[in-house]
Amino acid sequence: MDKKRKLLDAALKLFVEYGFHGTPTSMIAKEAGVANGTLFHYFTTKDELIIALYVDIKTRMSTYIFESAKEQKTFKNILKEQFLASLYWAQDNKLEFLFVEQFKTSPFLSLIAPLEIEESLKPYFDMLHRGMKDKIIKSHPVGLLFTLISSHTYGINQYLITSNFSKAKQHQVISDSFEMLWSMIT
Amino acid sequence: MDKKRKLLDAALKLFVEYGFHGTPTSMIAKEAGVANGTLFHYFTTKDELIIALYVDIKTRMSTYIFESAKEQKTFKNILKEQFLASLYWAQDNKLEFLFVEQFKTSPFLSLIAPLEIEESLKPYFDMLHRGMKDKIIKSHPVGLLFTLISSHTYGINQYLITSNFSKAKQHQVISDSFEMLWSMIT
DNA sequence: ATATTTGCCGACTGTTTAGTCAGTCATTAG
DNA sequence: CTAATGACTGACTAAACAGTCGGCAAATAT
Repeated sequence: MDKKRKLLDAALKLFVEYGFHGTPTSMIAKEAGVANGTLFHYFTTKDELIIALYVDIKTRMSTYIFESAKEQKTFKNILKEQFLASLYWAQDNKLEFLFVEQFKTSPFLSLIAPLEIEESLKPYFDMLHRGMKDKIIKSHPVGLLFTLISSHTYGINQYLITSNFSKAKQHQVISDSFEMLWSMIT
Repeated sequence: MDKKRKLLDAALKLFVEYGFHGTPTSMIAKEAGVANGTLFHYFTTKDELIIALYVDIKTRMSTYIFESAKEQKTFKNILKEQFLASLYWAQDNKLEFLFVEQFKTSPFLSLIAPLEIEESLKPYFDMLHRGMKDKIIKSHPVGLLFTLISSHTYGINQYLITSNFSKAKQHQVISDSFEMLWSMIT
C-alpha cells in the first residue's frame, strides 16, 4: 500500500543482511516491489533513506518504552519497566535492534546532529538525576550511569538473540538481569 | 618499510572514518603510500584484507590482556587486571577499538568461523567457571556473565572515549566501574 | 655472466552503482 | 469535458569500483 513504508521495511531487512553499502538501491526498490525511481522520489539520496530509517525506528522504540512505563510510580518500578520494555521491544523487533546497533557503530552516526541526540537522551538523564537526588541510586556522573544501563541492556539483548530461549526462560533471564543491574547501581 | 603493515594501518584508519564500503581500495593504497596492485599482492580480495585486519587486532589485544593479568593469583585480581587491561588497551588503541565494534555489528562477522570465535572465548569462559565453582561469583550461565562483563567494558570504553578525561580521572572511572561490575556479579 | 625469483608497480577493464529524466497514468479541479 | 497535478516508472548515464595483468628492477641462485 504505502510505498514509502514498503521501502523502509525493505531497506531495514536488506541493510541488516548485507550492510549499508552492501545493499544497492536497486535491490531495495526490487524488494519493496516498486520502481527504481520511486525510491528517489521519496528519499533524495541513499544516505537520506538511511537516516530516515534510523529516526523512524528510534521514534517507534522511544514511544513504546515511555508508553509502557508511564503508569509506574516509584523510581525502581519506572526504571524496571523501561528496562523490560526495551528488551521486549528488541526481542519483538530484532531487525530494528540489529539495524540500530549497526548504525551506531557506523560513520553515518555523525550525520545525526549532537543536539538531536542530547534531546532524545534528556528524559533518561532527568530520571537518573531524580533517583540520585533521592539517594535511591549511588552518586555517579549521569552520563556514566546511563552508559552502563544502556550497555547492560544491549548485552542482554545480544545474549537473548543468540540463545533463542522459550518465552518463560527469556522472562527469567530478563528479570534476573534487572536485579543484577539494580544491585550494581544502588 | 613493511608494506603489508602500512596497508593494514591505512585500512584501519580509513575504515573507522568512512566505513568498509565507504573506503575504496585505491584510497587505502594511496594512504599507505603503495601502488594499487600491491594491495592485491598481499590480500587477494578486499574482504580478505578486512578479515586479516580484524584477526590482527584481536590477536594483539588478547596477547596484551593475558600478558597483563598473568602474574595475578586470586580470581578477583585476575578479573580486575583483565578488565583494566582491556580498558587501557582500548584507550591507547582507539581506532582498533572502534574498528572492532564496527566489524562486530557488520555482516562481515559471519565470515569468521563460529569455531574460531568459540576458541578465542574459551579462556574467559573457563575462568568464569572456576569463579563460580569456588562460589566467588553468583551462579549464572557463563554465556550471560561473559556478555554482561563484555558489554560493561564496552560501555565504559564508549564513555571514556566521548568524555576525554585526564589520566587520573580516567583511572578513577575505571576503578569505580570495576567495583560496580564486581558488586553486580558477586 | 646468466637465469630465476620476488616484490612491486600502475594503467587498464568489465561491472556495478547512485542518481536522472522524460514521460505515463490515475485522480482531482475547474 | 478538459486541464492540471503529482505519484510513479524504468531505461539510461557518468562515475566509481574491485580486481587484472604485463612488465620492471633488484636481489638471489646457478
